[in-house]
This record gives sequence, C-alpha cells and structure tokens, in this order.
Amino acid sequence: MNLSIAEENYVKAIYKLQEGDTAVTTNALAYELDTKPASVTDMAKKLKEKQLIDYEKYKGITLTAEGRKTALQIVRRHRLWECFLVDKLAFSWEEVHELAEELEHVRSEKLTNRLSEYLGNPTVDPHGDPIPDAHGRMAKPRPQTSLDQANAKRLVVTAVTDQSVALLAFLNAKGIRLGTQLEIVAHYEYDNSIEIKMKHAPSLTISEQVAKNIMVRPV
Amino acid sequence: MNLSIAEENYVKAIYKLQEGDTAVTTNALAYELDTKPASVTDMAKKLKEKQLIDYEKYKGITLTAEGRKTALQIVRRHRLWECFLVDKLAFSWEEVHELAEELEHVRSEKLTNRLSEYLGNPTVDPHGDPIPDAHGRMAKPRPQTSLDQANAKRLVVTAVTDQSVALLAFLNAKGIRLGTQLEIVAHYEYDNSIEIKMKHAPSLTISEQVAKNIMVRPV
DNA sequence: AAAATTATTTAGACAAATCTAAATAATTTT
DNA sequence: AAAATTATTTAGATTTGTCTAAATAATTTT
Ligand SMILES: [Mn+2]
Ligand SMILES: [Mn+2]
Ligand SMILES: [Mn+2]
Ligand SMILES: [Mn+2]
Repeated sequence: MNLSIAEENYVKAIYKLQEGDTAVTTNALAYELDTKPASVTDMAKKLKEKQLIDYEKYKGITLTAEGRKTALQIVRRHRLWECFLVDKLAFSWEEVHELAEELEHVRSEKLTNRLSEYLGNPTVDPHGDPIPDAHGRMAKPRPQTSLDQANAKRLVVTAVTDQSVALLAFLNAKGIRLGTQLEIVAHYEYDNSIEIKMKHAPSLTISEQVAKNIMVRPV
Repeated sequence: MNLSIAEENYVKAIYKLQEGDTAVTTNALAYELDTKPASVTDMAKKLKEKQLIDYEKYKGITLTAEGRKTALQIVRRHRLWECFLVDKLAFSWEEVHELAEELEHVRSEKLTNRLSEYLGNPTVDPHGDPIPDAHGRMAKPRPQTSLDQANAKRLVVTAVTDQSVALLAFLNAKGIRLGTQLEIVAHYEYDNSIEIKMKHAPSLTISEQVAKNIMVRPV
C-alpha cells in the first residue's frame, strides 16, 4: 500500500482522535487537520477504498486493523525523530513536533529501525508519549494522573498532554520538564490554581489550565 | 520562496546537469528526472516565473543566481543526510542516495546546520562529493583524475562519479572505498582494463568502465 | 536547399488534494 | 411533531504535476 503524505496525515489524525472505538466525526477531523469537512469526506472515500478505514456516510470513521498498523508506524517514526532532534541535535521539546511532522513521512523500515537502535530504542518521546516498537506494540504507560488531580504530595513529571509551543515554552521558563520532581504546596480553591515547589527554587503557582496538562506520578 | 518537492528536484537536477554555463536541454532534464519533455517545458515556465531559471523557448535552461543558491541548499541537505546515514546509522554508501533524496526536502536551516555540526561539519559526502557550507560555498576539491587517466603509480581513492547501486556494490565486493590506497600494476591495451594492487590483497583487474568512474589522487 | 530527423512546445486530458456553495441528513429545540 | 440548527455530503471548480498526441522549430543529411 503506497500512501501519499496527505493520506498518512489523515491516518495519523484519525488514530489520534479515535479514543477506544468511538468513530471520528468529519468535522473533528477537518478541525484537527486544518482543512474543510468537504475535503475530509473526499479523503474518507479514498481511505475506505484502500481499506484503511471503515466508513459509512454520516456514520463517522474508524481505522481498520490495517489502518491502525499504518498509523502506529507513522507515530513510531514521528516520535523517534523527535527523540533524535532532542537527544542528538539539542533541539528543545517545543521545536521538534513541526520537524517530525515532515521527517515521519520518509518511509523506510530499515531507516526507522536503525534510528531506533541508534537512539537506544527509546520507549517515550520528548513529550512523554510512548513509542511503538517495530511491531506496533507500545509499552503500557505507568499509571499517571494530571497534576490537578494528583493526591500524592511528592510527584515526578511524566508527560505533557497539550503540546502547543505556548505551553512547552511556559514550562521551559518555569524549569518544568520530564523527570522534574515537585511537591504540591497548596491548592487554591478560588481559581483551582496550584502552588508547587521544586528543588533549589522558590515555589510557584500555576493555573488550573497548566496543571491539567501536566501528567505526573508519585515519586 | 516556497518550493514544492517537485520544484526542488528540478532545481537540483538543473544544477547537476549545468556544467559551467552550458544551458540544460529539455530532453536531458526529462531523462535525468525520469519524466517527459512536455512536463519539463511546463515546469520550466513555472520556475522562470519564480525567477529560479533563465529560460527562453527552444533555448534551454540555466539557473539564476537565486536558483543556484537554492540548488546548493538542497545539495547541502542531501549530502549531509548521506553522511548521517553512513557515519551514524551504519548504512552502506550505495543505500543512502535514495533515502537522502527524500530527507533533503525537509527545509529547516536550523536542522541543517545542527546536523552539520553534529557530524563535525564534513566537507565531503560518502561518495567523495563536496558539501556546500551554510553560505553555499564548497571547498575547492583537491586535484583528482579518473583512475584510467592516472599516471602516478601510488594512488588514493577520493570519489566515485557513477553512483549507481551496481557500481558501488561492485566496489564493495572488491574492497574499494574512499581512502583506499592502491598501486597501478599494469594497463592492458587490448580493452584498456587496469590491474591494481591494494595492501593485504591479491591484485585484481578492473574494466575501463569501472576505472573511468573512480577518482584518485597521488598519495 | 530540400528532405529527413530530432528536439521542443502546445493542446487537451487526467489524478490528487483541496476549496466554496448548495443540498441533504441528523440532531436538538420549541 | 414541527421548526431550527448543526453536521455531512454532493456538485462543480481550482491548482499542481503529470501524460499523450499533434504541431512546430531546429538541426542534420542528402
Ligand atoms: Mn506529517
Ligand atoms: Mn511528541
Ligand atoms: Mn529529492
Ligand atoms: Mn552523494
């Protein structure tokens, strides 16, 4: 199956939006891909033809087993390139998504596997997302909660769910990265902001919106 | 100037075919890009519009200063990725061209420059071709001749001009690579074949066709 | 200098990926 | 259960990059 870059981007986006087995809607996919619903309908017909998705008019889209396999390969390449850029070329975590968005389309299993090996077969990318292995299997992520819901006091940052440049840059500015250890000092009921304390730094207060997008686990 | 992948491939091919200031013909370019002359004519109009080439009907194609600059950037990316694949991911020199053909289209100066730095700012690629620097300047290659025209006896291999998988695989099989030192043992006038001797190996005889595509310089 | 050949361009078509505007289906509100 | 709203699809265009077949220009042969 030889897919175009556009087709690969659709398959990946469907994978991302398809939580469990809920069908992905035309509008949601159009929004995710920054395109128009009419374009999504056109592409849905093509991807159905190629047996990568199940699709019936007005019923939404789900990946077939084949489509899921394809999506996992693309996600694997994307996340490995992100690791490469951060670990080897010293890019910052907010810079790599855009570049990986292009690098992920170089389809070569040999390249992908060599890259993985070169990086030490990493299991998570710079944003804490798991990397599928060559067979599409992902390590089950260790249990984690968003910082606003954490009840343990001493925590370690394991992932970031909103990966916008804006949030990542904010976290950089505050010295918060993957692996950062912190303690919850206080919850403020007024706006659900949270005061946290990291080693060797004064405590700081972050908004609920930020806290919701930081995943943590008890240390 | 935002170029498509197709446009980049054209610009690079024109650069490759344009020796000195001879205009590139429609047919030659079509052959190089494995497409049809009619398609080349269409694209020539577009690239002229974008001021990357000079082009008049029936008069052939030459790059403008802007076009040459663009071409050098693409060549730089291509050759740096080839170095990466060989030096870091242990690919063989005959495998990398095809992959670099895709990787070269990821346009990011920051990525390109970081990659170059990471590789130790190499000045030649795995085939002995010079790599333009960030300003498009290439180290003037040290004087070299093809093996069939060499007169010195003790030589070192500096580049390969035909970079087909077939020739590169042949050279692998015979243990000939960049930096290999060899002596010319004999020229056979019958078919212009050449007998060479490398250290720690019995001498071997190579055809004129092979010799023509190996560049050497006195050791 | 004609005639023949080769090179190049033009005309018209097609597939991929997208769009807008209009039509239709599904869902929600009243 | 109508009416109103929202979601989705269809119809018809557009752009990019390509093609084939026919026309024209340039070059070579006779
Ligand atoms: Mn992408
Ligand atoms: Mn990521
Ligand atoms: Mn290319
Ligand atoms: Mn090369």
